[in-house]
Amino acid sequence: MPAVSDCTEMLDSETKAVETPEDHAEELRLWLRLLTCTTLVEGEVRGRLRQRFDVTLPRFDLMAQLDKAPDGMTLSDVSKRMMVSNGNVTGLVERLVESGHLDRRTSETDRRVQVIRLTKLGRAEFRRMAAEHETWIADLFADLTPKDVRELMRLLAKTKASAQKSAARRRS
Amino acid sequence: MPAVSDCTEMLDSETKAVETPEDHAEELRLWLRLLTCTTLVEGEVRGRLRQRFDVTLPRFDLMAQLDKAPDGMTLSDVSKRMMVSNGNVTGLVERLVESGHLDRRTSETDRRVQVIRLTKLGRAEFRRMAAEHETWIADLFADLTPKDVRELMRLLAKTKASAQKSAARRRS
DNA sequence: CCAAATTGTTTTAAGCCTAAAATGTTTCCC
DNA sequence: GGGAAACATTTTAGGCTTAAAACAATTTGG
Repeated sequence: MPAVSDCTEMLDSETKAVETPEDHAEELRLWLRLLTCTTLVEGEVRGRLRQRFDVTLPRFDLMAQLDKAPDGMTLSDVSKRMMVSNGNVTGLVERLVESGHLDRRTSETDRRVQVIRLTKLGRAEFRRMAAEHETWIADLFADLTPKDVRELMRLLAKTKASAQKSAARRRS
Repeated sequence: MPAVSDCTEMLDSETKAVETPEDHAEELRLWLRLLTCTTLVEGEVRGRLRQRFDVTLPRFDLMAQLDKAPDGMTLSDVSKRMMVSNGNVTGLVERLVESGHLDRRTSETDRRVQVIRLTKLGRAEFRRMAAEHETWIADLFADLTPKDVRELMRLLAKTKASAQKSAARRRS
């Protein structure tokens, strides 16, 4: 916080500098709107995935990560990328291996590590779903101009950095 | 779609106008970034609520809805506002009634309807949590200027409208 | 008036998700 | 080499979430 703040300050009865309770209503509203947008899109995508392909969103997301990694990923990698807990990934992978979409093997160099890959079936099904998925997203964001999209990308990058910094601050 | 599109078109072998497979990679990236921001903030808030108040995020969210409605809300209202399923609300309410934070009664004019309210305890606890919650949000968004916030609000409003329109299109 | 449609809620079955503890493996470093 | 720390994963317990079906009450239209 800067030494001199724009905010008015006041002195309490014991002459100790105390901040006025700042108004963060705008940030709160922003957060709620962000959440609304995400929930809306997510719900829509979830429903369409289920109806068209009888697949859940988390499974689709996991397969999307693996599609970008032809050599496979460790469970930890997936967990970090998807920003979900380790145990969650364990369960998801279990079901996707069961259904024949994933291949799981223990790393030869480090027996702690499980490496997972899409199977041929898994990759084929994912590609089919992803193509359609992309059109859904395009449709959901259809009213945004290319400029809107660029501007949102920029501002959300800033938002992400801000939130990461705040989270790191707390963890330290 | 406008009669004359900026996109190049081509004719297929049967002379029927066919769109080139359009590139929606930008929208896709935007969606992923939006999701990342939300997941980041949500995870941070979830963790802090648990650590500081031993309360879950869904319970906090439900209480937030009720705090804005002194006369109570029906379960359907809550479900719509929170954009979650009916059954989900039933379970949440059950636990919050159990813990003494909520009061639930059947409407006198329509015996299908359940009206829920915050109890005195529920309201007091919520207010205490909400005050701190607001500072967390402010901190998470601290690097955004007031102008950034305004601009994001505007663009997300547009995003929300676009997504709602798309969802309505599909439902019809 | 009454059957049909609608509305509000709960139940069910299955899956998702988290935090924390437990387990097994590797690395570090003395 | 060997114990401690770090790491990767799984397990556990509890709660959240959804879609769909079931149930109950009200409204609607003949």
